[in-house]
Amino acid sequence: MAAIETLGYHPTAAARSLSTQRTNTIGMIRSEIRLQGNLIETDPMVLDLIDGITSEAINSSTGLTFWAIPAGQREMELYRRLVTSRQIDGLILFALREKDPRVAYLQEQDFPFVIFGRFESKEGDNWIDVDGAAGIEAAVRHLAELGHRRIAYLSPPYEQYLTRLRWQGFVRGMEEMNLLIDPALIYEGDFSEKSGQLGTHYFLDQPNPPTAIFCNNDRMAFGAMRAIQARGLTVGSDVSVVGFDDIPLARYSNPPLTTLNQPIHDIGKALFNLLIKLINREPIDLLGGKLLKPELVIRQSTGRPR
Amino acid sequence: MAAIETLGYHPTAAARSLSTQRTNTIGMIRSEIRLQGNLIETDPMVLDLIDGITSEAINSSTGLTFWAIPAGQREMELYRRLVTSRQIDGLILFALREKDPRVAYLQEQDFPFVIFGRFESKEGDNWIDVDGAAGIEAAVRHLAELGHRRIAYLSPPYEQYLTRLRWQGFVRGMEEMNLLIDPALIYEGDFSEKSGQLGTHYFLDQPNPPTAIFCNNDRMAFGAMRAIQARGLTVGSDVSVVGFDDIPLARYSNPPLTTLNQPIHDIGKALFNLLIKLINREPIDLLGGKLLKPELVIRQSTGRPR
DNA sequence: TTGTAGGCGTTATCAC
DNA sequence: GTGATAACGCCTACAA
Repeated sequence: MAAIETLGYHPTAAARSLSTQRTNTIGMIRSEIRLQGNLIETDPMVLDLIDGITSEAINSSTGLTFWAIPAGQREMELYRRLVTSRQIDGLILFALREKDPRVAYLQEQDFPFVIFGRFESKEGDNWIDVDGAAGIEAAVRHLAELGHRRIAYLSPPYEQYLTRLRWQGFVRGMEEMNLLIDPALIYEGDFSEKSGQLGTHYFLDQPNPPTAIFCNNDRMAFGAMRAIQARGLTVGSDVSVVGFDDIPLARYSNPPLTTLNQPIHDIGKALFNLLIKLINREPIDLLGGKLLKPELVIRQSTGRPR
Repeated sequence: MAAIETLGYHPTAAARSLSTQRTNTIGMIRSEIRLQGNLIETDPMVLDLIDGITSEAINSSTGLTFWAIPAGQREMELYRRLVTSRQIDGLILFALREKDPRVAYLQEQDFPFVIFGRFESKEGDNWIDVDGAAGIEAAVRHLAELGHRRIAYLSPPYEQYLTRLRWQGFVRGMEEMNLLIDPALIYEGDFSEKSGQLGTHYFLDQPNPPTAIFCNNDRMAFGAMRAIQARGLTVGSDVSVVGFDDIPLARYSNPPLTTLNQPIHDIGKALFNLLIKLINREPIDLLGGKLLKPELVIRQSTGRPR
């Protein structure tokens, strides 16, 4: 021990993991998405997730390794390589798509992974999600109670799995408040500010425009507010806007954004702990995943319609 | 080869790195900072950096591993462990502090690393930085030309190395435009929106308040705008605000933020390529690092004073 | 308690 | 070229 101290000895990680079959590293892969040739930047929400995961991981001296790869052919190759070369002990997935091949592959390989979000097979116990549908329902109720009757829906990309779940919440909320869903007030966004702007201009160009817009993330909501203001309208009185995520900036926008809060930082921590249990083949106490309620944070971007 | 294909064989990463002494992984460590017990979230700028690094790293199938650790004692232990256990091939440093012990240690160990930013010993060739001082000088010139004479300075934390460099730019700009620096119009921020708010309220409470505020990042600028608006004042006419970074949200704030653009994504790519050269002991063509000019993006948060 | 052999899965070397 | 063999540095098990 004294010798270790004086020589500053540390076991070589590679040798150790060759022997123990553990790397003390978990992985996360960002699927790069391009729209019209433009790379969509990573959602700020992911940064919170990283913060949460890593701040928990340090306690077990585990690192989080990151890759970015365009979705598609090469993406699955990367997953395959990481799994078969045992470069990491487990994976954290997010932004699942419909019929996501990654889940099927990892299940088939019995490779430890957790999901931020849910997936088709509800029986898994390896996910943590926010109940987006319930959140959206609450948001619609809030808007309806303010007097809004024409509420537009700025959707996530249709390819994402959560899109279906969230849509159910919107439908439920609208039905509950006896409001009609106008197909002209639905727009598919891509989570970027730009698409929030485009969608909002589209909505406001309708013969019968909405008085409120629900946006499926805060970035699109920022774009929506910008588009509203560009037309000389006032956010919160002429058109109300609701976001989703409650990223740190949401309270500093003008006006401050009414949005659904997800405790991303804590979710990151929980996902990490869950993954470690899976890696260690320890029993998981939560059955069928874990569903958190998002909280509607009412700020000044919503108000009574004129 | 046929057998490899049919069996789906992939070399084991650990065995390979034990033999080759390469891990095909580079590292990045976030120093967690707490202020009054609150964890300061990572700056959104870092996300762009990660995006840039990883989108380049994928070409050489290299991963980026992340750790988060409170600055201080344990931090150096982590660096030591990573270096001596050869868990990574190289490191990317950012947000250097005055007399940063990390640089000294890595140099002493002859461990490959690159810096986003600069450090005291200018002779190194392992850094890429944006010339913040020149940018701030340009921002001050812009404000002075609009007619501002009382310009406040929302500083980065004093412990950071770049603070000194940026301050020089401010002084230079003020002198150049024959403006006086009022010690009452200087405030030390911590890069968070909150500190932008606090600093701005402090400025506006002065007997002789400023007509313009230069903020050393966009997040603080958002906080500043919020504080100005909370007092019923108008950003851009009553008080002008300039930021630094040009994060994606800067153009979507209200009003859109005048700020200094740093091509973070490209810097991330360049840092990665530089680090790989260092790891391979290849010759570096740039001598004494690389300094990029930030670009002043003029939007609506700056205007003529009343 | 201390010491030693075998194995983890590669890469590199050296005969052939 | 092809095939055996020695590192790479740790962990585990078994012997002394």
